[in-house]
Amino acid sequence: MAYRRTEGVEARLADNRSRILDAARRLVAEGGWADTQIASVAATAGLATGTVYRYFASKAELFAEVLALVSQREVDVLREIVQSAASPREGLHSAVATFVKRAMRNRRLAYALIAEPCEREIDAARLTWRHAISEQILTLVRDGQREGSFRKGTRPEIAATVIVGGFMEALVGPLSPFTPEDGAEPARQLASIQALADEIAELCCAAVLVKQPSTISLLKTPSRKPA
Amino acid sequence: MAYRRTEGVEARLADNRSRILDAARRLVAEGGWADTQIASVAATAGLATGTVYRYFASKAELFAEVLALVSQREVDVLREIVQSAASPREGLHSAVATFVKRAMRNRRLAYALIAEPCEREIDAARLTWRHAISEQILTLVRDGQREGSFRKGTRPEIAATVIVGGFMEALVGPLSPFTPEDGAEPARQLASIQALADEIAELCCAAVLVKQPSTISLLKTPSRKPA
DNA sequence: TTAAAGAATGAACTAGGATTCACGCCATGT
DNA sequence: ACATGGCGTGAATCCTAGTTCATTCTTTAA
Repeated sequence: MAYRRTEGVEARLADNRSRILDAARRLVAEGGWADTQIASVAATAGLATGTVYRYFASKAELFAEVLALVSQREVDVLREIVQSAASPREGLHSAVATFVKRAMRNRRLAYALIAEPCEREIDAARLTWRHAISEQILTLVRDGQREGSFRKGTRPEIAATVIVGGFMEALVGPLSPFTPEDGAEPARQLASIQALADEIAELCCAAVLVKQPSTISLLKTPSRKPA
Repeated sequence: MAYRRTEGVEARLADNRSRILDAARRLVAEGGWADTQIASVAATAGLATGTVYRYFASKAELFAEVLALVSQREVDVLREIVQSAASPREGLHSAVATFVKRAMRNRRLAYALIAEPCEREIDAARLTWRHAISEQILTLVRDGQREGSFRKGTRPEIAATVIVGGFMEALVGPLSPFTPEDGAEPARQLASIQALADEIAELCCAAVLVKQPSTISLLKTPSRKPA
């Protein structure tokens, strides 16, 4: 026996790994996928190109993990909202609005993750992520249908997908780096982001809500099946 | 003077050009973008690789044109529906349902055009196309808001985008080549496509319709501005 | 029939970034 | 101190599909 990873080394390795991920994320958040090559990731992380390959089998794998990291955070935020929602309706509105606002707070990164043209393999990883988000929305839709505030005609899976597609697509324009920055003063900018979020969320809610607001649903509520 | 394109040559050239486009479309419709290289397009068209470049400046340009051709057809179909719609509500439902059904009729191609991971440049061309589709939906939304059957709270541009994103995303799953083919007998398949189209269209309509169905809108209708 | 000009060809070239790997350095434990 | 083996390095290699272009084949009009 002559070599065994000690705690210190273990720590350094872990640190390198996360430095690489971090560098990749930062580069994407700045310039998108286009000019984010392994070489520059390595340089940004303060390591040699080859070193990256000691931690990730391929470029695709590295970027898939970046995607996963960032996305997981969003999924977590959504899950939190879904779980603590006062009602499906409120939960859905809040989930969508929150997603939109968070995306707008970090436009460049969000654009890269959601819409920017990119290599096949990265693009493929997006699908998984969207699916995870869709799962959260799906929970809300199911709850809402069970509870009676959402229409029952449509399969919840489909409704969830339409909603996710809807708010994502609505973000593409505003997120696009080609859309000029809103030159207004910060307060106004915030307000307009809030307005956008509300509008999108409202549309998503309307898509699934029962058409007659309160009265009817009140009438119908008591007919719960007795377990 | 010693050479001048005659009609016959002119025709052959045009024919070559369209053969190339056709080959490209066919290959994409069969195997997606992944294995559609210039070389195989040329071979399929019965021409040499280099010949393709006498007609198209680059791969990107060729595929952009393929995209444009196919998409234009869809946009035209939508425009037709939009123009001849009995009402915005009916028009929107019909537009979405028709789009969905047409896509499902040609799954592989639709998947490639809508969702399949592909090269940056092709992907970029998609955005333009989506925008064109969005324009058609936008018209409907504007009409509906003016007429009073659609809610006025949201900017029509945003509503249109959400709708387009919604039905496109809802298609991704069903279109995906990884989703197993529906093994049912043709009649049943058609029925289930019809059902899907209706569900999606219903969701899209609900997103923009005023919440109280008929009565209220009847009350409000007369208040048209006098030119 | 023939010279001039175009069109078609496809093998060779290119680019550009991902990936490799032989080497030197550092950490481990005796 | 030293033998062992992992870690970091980055220039060199590879790869793949798009693109080029010198050459050959066709068409035109005299």
